[in-house]
Amino acid sequence: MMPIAEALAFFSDQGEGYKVELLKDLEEKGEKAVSLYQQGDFIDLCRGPHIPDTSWLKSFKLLRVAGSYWRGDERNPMLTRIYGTAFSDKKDLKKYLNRIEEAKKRDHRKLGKELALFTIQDEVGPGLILWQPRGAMLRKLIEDYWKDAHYKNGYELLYTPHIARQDLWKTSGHLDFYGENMYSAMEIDEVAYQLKPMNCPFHIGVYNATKHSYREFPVRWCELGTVYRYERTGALHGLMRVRGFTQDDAHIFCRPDQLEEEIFNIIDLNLQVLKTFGFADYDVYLSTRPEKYVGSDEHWDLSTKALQAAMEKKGLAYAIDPGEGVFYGPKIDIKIKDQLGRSWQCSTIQVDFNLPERFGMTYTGQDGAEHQPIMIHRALMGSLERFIGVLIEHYAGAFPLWMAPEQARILNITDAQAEYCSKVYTELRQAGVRVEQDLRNEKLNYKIREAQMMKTPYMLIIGDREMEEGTVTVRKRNGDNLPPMTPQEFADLVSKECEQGTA
RNA sequence: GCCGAUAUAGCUCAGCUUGGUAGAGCGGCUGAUUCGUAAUCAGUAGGUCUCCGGUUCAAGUCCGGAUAUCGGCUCCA
Repeated sequence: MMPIAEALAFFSDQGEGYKVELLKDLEEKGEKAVSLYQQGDFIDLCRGPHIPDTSWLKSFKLLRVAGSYWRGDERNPMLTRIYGTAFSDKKDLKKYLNRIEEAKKRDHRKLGKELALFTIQDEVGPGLILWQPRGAMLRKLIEDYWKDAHYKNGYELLYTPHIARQDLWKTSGHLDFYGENMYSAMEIDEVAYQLKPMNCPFHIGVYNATKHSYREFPVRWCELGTVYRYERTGALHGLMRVRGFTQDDAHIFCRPDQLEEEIFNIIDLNLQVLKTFGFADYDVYLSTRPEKYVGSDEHWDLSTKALQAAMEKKGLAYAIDPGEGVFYGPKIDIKIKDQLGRSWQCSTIQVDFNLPERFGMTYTGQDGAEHQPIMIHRALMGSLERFIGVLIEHYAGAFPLWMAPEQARILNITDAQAEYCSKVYTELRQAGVRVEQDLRNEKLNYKIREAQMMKTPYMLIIGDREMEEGTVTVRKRNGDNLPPMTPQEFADLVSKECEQGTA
């Protein structure tokens, strides 16, 4: 330990400006003394202690270097940060490095290419996704499930355009508060239009198209809405961070007395959706008022409390993310971790007292007077792109049967069975199985290997035996075989397994 | 956007240090083979070496710039 004044002198003698700055801050906070640690000739400021001595660090490896802003603020100069890791013995270090290697194999960008799910091309532009047939099928299956779940939970579906007059974005406040994330205007018949970064103003447009009564609340409108946001080049990352993405958006309009229950319902549906996709490990945050905001403090308080109350009723553990709310209201965020341990925000639930005001939304109350509805924005998967990215890594590309783009592949042993295979193929397609056939003149081993690498859940092997008996032999992707069965029996097995998956 | 790195055939990569007009494996195509649970054999096509400029008799290779990607930072669904 060293008194701060002494430490200040010590580090300024050495020309360590950043250390001096830290010390001055500590002094202001009322610290009297700081701890220093020494290793050979090297003496540094450190709160410590981390380990008894450096003999604990027998095995270490430097992993990467990266630039990093002084104190994490991009207005500050950039320092060079060196990442390293250390273990008490070599085996542990090796184990750790292997785990990183394994995680890299599950990287959605690598799997996306290998499994032919999606592609991003320079000619099209950075951060813009082209869905290949298999990825498009995966997405369709997710969308179908989503629409069904929303219908069952009292939502109605909307469709809205991709651009709107600039005036709309002025009214909504997006131009003022979100303008730096929006693409510049285009002119159509001398009127400025802009690409949408959010869907909310359109849903409000639908609301304002008709008169509303308190009796019809809550109104729940959902849309798979594709939005475009400017992201700085360095921020783009595969499917996780893109410039054009589709939100599984919804807006709920309700009375103040319904707010808490609606939020509770949303959380309930949210957790149900995450569970369907096999996510049990996520972090929940409550984000409070940011620096740039609209609306009264009273409204912020009220809605923050409603969010908190609903989470507590649901027994959901959460952390508070101070100042991370959107400009129009506080929010609940759920973040899911990817294979490399990076967490990605997916679900978000936001209360909004602002847009109803800006767009003059009203409903007729029991008292016959006009009132302003409360608006809730929410997305459960967040964006389909990001969610699918996380999903690919979560399952390492081996999707559960119900969302596998290709559920089964027919493999013939020789050309002699080709005709029978095509019959089975047609029969299974008619029965709703997502089946492909590989009738190439290749050895069975070769075809199995390919089907296996594409993580196809079932391989249907057909040789002379099966052809004579009118059956298929089913090989699972884990290598197990099921007893021979008829194509119809296989189709039943598939639909039963799918039902269990989404139940 | 910032710091650092990378960019060669559809994919994965070698060639660059020491300038002399491009290589492999897989995949594609053609042919042979007709085979029972993770790669049959042979032949063949395929590249303005990301783009723009500079140095040089000569640039995939050296230099500068742009773009994109990767690892971080910042920001975010």
